Amino acid sequence: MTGSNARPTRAQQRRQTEERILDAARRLFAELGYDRTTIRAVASAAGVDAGLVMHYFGSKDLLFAQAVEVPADELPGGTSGEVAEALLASLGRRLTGEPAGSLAVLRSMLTNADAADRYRTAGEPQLNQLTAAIPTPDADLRASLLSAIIHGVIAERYLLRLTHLADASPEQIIDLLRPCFQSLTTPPPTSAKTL
Amino acid sequence: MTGSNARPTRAQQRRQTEERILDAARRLFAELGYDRTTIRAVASAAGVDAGLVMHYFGSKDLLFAQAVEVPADELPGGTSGEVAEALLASLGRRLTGEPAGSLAVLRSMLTNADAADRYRTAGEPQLNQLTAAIPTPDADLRASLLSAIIHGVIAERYLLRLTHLADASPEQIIDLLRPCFQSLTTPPPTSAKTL
DNA sequence: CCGTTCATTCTACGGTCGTTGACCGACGGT
DNA sequence: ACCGTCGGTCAACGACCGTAGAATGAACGG
Repeated sequence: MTGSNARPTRAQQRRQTEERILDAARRLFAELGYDRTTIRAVASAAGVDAGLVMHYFGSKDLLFAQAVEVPADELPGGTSGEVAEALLASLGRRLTGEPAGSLAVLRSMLTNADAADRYRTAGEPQLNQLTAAIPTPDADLRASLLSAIIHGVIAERYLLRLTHLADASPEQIIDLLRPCFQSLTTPPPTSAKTL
Repeated sequence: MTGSNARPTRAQQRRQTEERILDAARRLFAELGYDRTTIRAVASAAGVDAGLVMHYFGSKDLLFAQAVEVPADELPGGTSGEVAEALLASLGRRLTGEPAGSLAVLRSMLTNADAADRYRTAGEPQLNQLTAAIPTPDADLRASLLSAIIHGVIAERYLLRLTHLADASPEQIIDLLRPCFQSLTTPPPTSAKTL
């Protein structure tokens, strides 16, 4: 038996190359979006030939589909207040580190129908749980607004890199957003009057 | 003098054709984004040859620049509460009708540097006024969050067409967002404790 | 009425893209 | 040691893109 790290077996080599390609694809799709990312660029970033990418993944669409992985982190049920806090925590997690996969979807969803679908179905379970937890007739609209807020913030922080949003700490952002989330997950006090 | 509508003069004809091209460009840029919109498609939609578009506008970039017009509606100064309300009113205006120009910028800004710049500079005056009106040290972050919320909502309503957001009336959306805007433009009560 | 301008079209060039298929050379089972 | 398998490269095709420039013909000014 050869030393375990001296010469990699063929299967190992293949998995390793595939992973290098997927990494490069994730990076480029997140940075440039679907259209501007070229298979040749992915291949070159991974140190291989463009033909190999086709050979392994079949097409650009399939490469994109396999590169973007959506962990879809789940939301615990509970009172509307608890759900708001869980949602804030989920946002906090997404504001630390850079999940290249979901950034790729976010970057591409406005110009690529497939990415748009992926975005929809990825957020759907969260959206449904959210809707179920909000005790008002317009729960679905409220949940959609929360989704819009979350993605707006992430897009401007990571994709557009608006300085004030990019520099802020996740805690700072979450603290400022907490009243928003609470007001959207909570029915209005029975007699509220705008001054 | 020929009848005013019998045979159009050459200048009239030109202005008319240019406007048809710009209309088609606005529609296509808003619908497909910068990359997927082709000069040939714009020309064909306007009923002219692609060469003519080049002849009139010089390049695809210049066509895009001229097609997207940013009215940049101004924000009156005032107390933070008044600014919040003015911002809500501005959002309401943008939620009725479909300003194809700004949708084109919004659709393209994630994949086109020029559109991103245009988006930044278009929102900048509003952002500055907003920052000036918020009486907290983190005013700039708060203003950025408000901007992110606004654009997130518009993007999901008009570009992604999430059903619950697309079907809702502007008033409904604004009413739900009002507490958000108020909490972001207002310093927190001196002793707030999250339960 | 003639020469010019100009709106408009046609054709074509150079480049890039996704994708294909032939080809090469090292690994691995027998 | 042989030979099929398979990771990987190379060259090319067809489509489409942005763009340039010549050609056409009708409107215009003198």
